[in-house]
Amino acid sequence: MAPAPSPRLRPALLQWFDRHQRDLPWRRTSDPYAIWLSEIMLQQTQVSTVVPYWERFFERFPNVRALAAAPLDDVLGLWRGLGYYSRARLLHRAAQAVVSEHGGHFPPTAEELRALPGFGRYTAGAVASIAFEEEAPLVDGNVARVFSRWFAIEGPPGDKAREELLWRYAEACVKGERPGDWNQAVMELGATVCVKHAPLCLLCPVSAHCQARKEGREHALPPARRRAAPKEMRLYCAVTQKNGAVLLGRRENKGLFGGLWELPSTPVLPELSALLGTTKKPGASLGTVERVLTHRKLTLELYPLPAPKKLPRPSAPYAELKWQNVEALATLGISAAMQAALKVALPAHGKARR
DNA sequence: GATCCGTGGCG
DNA sequence: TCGCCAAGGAT
Repeated sequence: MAPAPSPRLRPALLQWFDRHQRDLPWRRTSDPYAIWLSEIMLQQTQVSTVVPYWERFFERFPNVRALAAAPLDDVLGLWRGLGYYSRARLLHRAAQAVVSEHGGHFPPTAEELRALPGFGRYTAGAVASIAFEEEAPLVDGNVARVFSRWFAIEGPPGDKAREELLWRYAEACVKGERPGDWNQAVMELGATVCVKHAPLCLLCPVSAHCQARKEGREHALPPARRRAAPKEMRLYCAVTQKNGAVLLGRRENKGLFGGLWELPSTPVLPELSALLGTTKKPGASLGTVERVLTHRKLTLELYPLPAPKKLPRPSAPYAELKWQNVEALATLGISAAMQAALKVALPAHGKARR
């Protein structure tokens, strides 16, 4: 078991949290649905990005039953631009499981929540502690950074022994009054004071308890992780129009951009015509759009193709091919990368919307 | 268990 | 410009 922190740490941090926490919409409620939605959106995503998405989503789907009853297409339409789209698909599946298996009510323990789609160790602990006041530990990027400084924990992010140690500290620390606020307070400190670069130790309410600061190593902990360079990926996209509509494909519900709509695309240019069920050849390139994803440097190259007389049956990676009205492009589930490509492909449309 | 999965902000 | 990063989970 990890050594217990100083008994003065908890009240000092909670008092700071009470005074300095940011006013966020999901902090004005104890509704587990609202809190869960925020936790999924916040995965690998900054608060300022999430707020408008959360508000739109919560207004459209105000409870778990409304979400469960919605078509996945509508869910992805509201998620568009937020990234990591499997989160939205799992969110939808979890909502349906809550309705079908739990009568529309979230189970109140981390252990039970963990069985739902999209609930990992972190999210289960977050919802259990914040919505249900269970003394459930959690470790996210903020907690890992804060703890690595408080307790001078060595090792790079991803190191297995380090991760386990962090969870043991989290378990030891969360026990006591207000476990949900405690977890949020540690994350809030990490997000606003104990930041990666240039931590604001002079503003920190618990700097006296920080081992890294005692040793003058707050800038050195935690060590940076190494990342592999993104791999290049080039996709050739078909720009095909007919009567004010654009031919789009909806990807299968897996992998990159799973479930989203896009210009039919293939990594092999000569296969583009077959994808649309035509023997006509693409015209001259209309241009390219580049986007850097976590593991890929994505290049989309746009080619005009004449409309086929009849749409073929969709083939992998597409589950559906459909003529979509240009107006629908504003709300369909479309990745940010493909939205940028569509602006190039349909400049008149892009200008009309501005 | 290593890899995959988006996006926008920032130094 | 560019690498790094942010309230992770699934496979």
